[in-house]
Amino acid sequence: MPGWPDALAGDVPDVARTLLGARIVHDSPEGRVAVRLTEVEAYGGLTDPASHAWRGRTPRTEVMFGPPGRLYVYFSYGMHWCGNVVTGPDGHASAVLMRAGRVLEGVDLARARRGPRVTDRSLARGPACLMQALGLDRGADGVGLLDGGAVRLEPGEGDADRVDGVGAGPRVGVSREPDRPWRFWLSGDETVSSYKRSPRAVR
DNA sequence: TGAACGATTTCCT
DNA sequence: GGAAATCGTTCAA
Repeated sequence: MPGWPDALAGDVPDVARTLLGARIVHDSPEGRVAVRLTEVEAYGGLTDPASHAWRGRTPRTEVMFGPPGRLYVYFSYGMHWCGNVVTGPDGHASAVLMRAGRVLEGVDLARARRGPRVTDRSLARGPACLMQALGLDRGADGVGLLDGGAVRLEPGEGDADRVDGVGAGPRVGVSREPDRPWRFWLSGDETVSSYKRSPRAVR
């Protein structure tokens, strides 16, 4: 049984499941926000048509081709930032999208960033919401998550009893191979986002 | 150099 | 359930 953080080097779907329950933490001058991951998606590099890295190495996807344990941040729909944990061996270009989580620390700060009318369960519900709650954007692209820095990924602990099981299904919003079941979530958790199929899905 | 396209969110009906 | 907001990335010419 591989230990943390060696678990990041395995096959992407396995790594994605492993990351459920882990904590993503950001210490900023404003304070700390810590989020427990409840929903993730695997993206498999060169063999996955839905992955940004599928068409090969570009300036944007450079980080994905590097060593595991770094953060890959991309800009979405002209207004949102989403974050992935780079996984797999160096050069493999696989990553796990952090889709949703529960805010464990810094609820007030997260709400200040997200808006006063956002409910607790929705603070980090959705990939762009999660990044906004953490206060992360393009400036965090490429940062190491395992070096004890301001942005860190930590193994989950002490809450295994709260897990009912892991659900799996198709990824949200992808148009290529829309049925590949590489989305994983903690069953029954209210912070998991709702599924939406891409209107342009082709198969 | 130009244009289509999103790994989305929010607000309206 | 549906549409608008908004711009970097990518591919075609």
